[in-house]
Amino acid sequence: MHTGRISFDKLPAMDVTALLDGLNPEQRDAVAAPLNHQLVLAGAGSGKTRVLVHRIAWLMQIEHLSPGSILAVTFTNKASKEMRHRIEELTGISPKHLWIGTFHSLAHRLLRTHWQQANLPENFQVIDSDDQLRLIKRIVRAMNIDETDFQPKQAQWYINQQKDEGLRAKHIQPFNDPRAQTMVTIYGAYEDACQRGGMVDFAELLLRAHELWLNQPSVLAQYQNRFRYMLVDEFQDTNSIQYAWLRVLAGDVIPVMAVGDDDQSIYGWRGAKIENILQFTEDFKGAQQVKLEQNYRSTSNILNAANAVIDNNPSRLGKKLWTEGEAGEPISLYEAFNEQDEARFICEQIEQWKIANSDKRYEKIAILYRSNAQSRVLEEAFIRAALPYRIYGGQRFFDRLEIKNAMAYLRLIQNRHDDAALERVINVPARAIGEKTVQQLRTLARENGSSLWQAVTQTVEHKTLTARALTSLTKFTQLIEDMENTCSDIELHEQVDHVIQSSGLIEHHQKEKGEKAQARLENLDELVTAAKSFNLEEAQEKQLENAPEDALIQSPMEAFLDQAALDAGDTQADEFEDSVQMMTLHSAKGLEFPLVFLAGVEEGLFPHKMSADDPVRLEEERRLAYVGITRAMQQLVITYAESRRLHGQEQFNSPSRFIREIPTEYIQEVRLKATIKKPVSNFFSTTAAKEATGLNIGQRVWHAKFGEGVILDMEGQGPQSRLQVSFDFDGTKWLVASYANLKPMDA
DNA sequence: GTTAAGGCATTTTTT
DNA sequence: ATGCCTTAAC
Repeated sequence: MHTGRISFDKLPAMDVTALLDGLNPEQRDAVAAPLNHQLVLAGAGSGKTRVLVHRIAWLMQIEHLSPGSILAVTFTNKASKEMRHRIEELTGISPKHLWIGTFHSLAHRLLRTHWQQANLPENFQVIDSDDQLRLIKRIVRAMNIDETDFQPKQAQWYINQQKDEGLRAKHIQPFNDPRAQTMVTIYGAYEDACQRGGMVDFAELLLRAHELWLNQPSVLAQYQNRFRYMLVDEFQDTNSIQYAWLRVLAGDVIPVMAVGDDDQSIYGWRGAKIENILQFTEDFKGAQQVKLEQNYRSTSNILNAANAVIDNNPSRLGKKLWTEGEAGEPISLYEAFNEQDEARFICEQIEQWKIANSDKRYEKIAILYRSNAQSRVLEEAFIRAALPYRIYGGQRFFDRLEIKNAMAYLRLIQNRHDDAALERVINVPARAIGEKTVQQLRTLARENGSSLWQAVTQTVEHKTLTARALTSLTKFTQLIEDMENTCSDIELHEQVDHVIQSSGLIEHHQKEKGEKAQARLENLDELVTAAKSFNLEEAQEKQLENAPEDALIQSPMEAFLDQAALDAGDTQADEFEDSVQMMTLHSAKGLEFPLVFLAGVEEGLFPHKMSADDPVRLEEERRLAYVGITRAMQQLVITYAESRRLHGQEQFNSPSRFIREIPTEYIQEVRLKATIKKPVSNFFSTTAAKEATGLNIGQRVWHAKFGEGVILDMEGQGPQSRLQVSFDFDGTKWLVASYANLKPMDA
């Protein structure tokens, strides 16, 4: 409904054309659509975020929806922040009252507000997957279940998977499957433990929020009444419970705009349901569909390559990227001798690029790879070449051991019944409360259905342990009580500082040796700094005065703990130094770079061997290739290695099928100048053996006794030639060629 | 309560 | 090759 001309009382004036200016016809369709359901299929680089931001501006300024009546969901905190920022930039309206957040943060907000209706304690704690795993580990042990058979990791995976599907332990009927029965038992015990300790894991946030809708019609009605429009970004990444939550909330009353790209769905392995896109058009009747196919990022050579690759996926909704821009350079393809050579080549290319573009920054360059293990060799080569680099991913700040320990003390001050926190720090630093004592506490807690803290106090009162243990336990409880007392009336960062000091964590890490210790101490300092700047944000927020009905009454510490659990923060420091960006293909989604290297594009590595024989997973690998290719704006360089050392084993992979799927007209092979490709000794020693045997390194062969294998190396000459073969089942062996009688195999 | 030695797996990651 | 984790020994 276009509401025509209405006075823009408080909102800055902006007319219709300004919001649609610079948008292409499809983007305009999406932005200016009536308030009905909409599915926007947005190809890579097609201005997806732009459409979302303009759409929200349109809703506020043209449709006159109040910011508080618009809900926008993203998948990462980073994306939320970006959207807020761009909305403010475009409209000048403070995005304060917009409900923009991740599924998890929105669910969390609901549960904090409606904790009673959700059957949670008011001070419930969000636990991360690390805490979750520890808790499951304890449960599995306490239940005397064989840990080798039921690994906590698997149980964790199982539980999260069930929750993602909206299933509680009581819903699951394992019938005669004993394994499933045990899993369900573990799941049920885990649920009880969480409920007792007021702990909520990530999947639980979503599940509870969903159940809140189902069990509390009045709460649901309240929000259905409040929201006039909802938007979902990265829709292809929604899992079942997220979709269900959204669908129930929307009901028949709230129009939804889903934005996504089926070709960029790369998180199926963690529960994302690409099918939700199809489901959407069925469940949200009359949804208008818009395809954004014009690309503003890459050259047409790059786009054509991407289109050709993704075209090999049979089950697609179908999209074809195009550009008004130039063809650009062909895609470079380099066959490296091994992974060292590959890394060296990339360094050389970057050095040349820098000579030709001395005014441009290194951060315009990205190296993308399938798995993190590949970064090591690249890193070494970069250090040798003295090129600046930054590796994305890896451990996040709040995931670090020392930070988690410090946070556990803070959590314990906040909530004595947080068993996960107590277990973590009761003997860190060591205070003579050993495994045996803790075990007894656990037993006692289980018998009473109480928390560990209660077990500790009870033990101390009744003196049911050795005098030695009792002294230690008393000291510990005293420590925590003292901490709370001291912290009750000081600033947040002072609280953090005090806890770090008085807990003995500083001394604990000082005693550690090696470089790590120093880094840990620095991180603890950094935590105080983080608390300081958090204080600032809090203060600012208070000044702005949130709408009262949204206000959550939380102490700064509570808010700080929540943020630490839900927003792991930016990955690493050093982000200010201009450097080449190295990351996995997964973390590259949503980013773009003028120059992109795709490294290790080999069968077995990419597509990964774990996915190679499952058509569904293979399609996802191909989508990953599509994501990788479309990150490049001007120049794409693909490299692969003839041989690669991985997990201490030499491997001979053939070039990835994804390379073959790119039409040769878009590719230019790069040969190195006069550089010697292979180490000389190896080259000569293998030549004679090759002639004598008629076989080649990397070739697959068959042996009468050992079966199939791959030739890794050869040496010697004539009948004396020896071959090193890695057999699929019998390991690696050296064989004399004239006796081995190896038969070459195809493929 | 701390350290050394052996076993074992080893894609991708956000919340 | 490496790192993580459990177990065994100081």
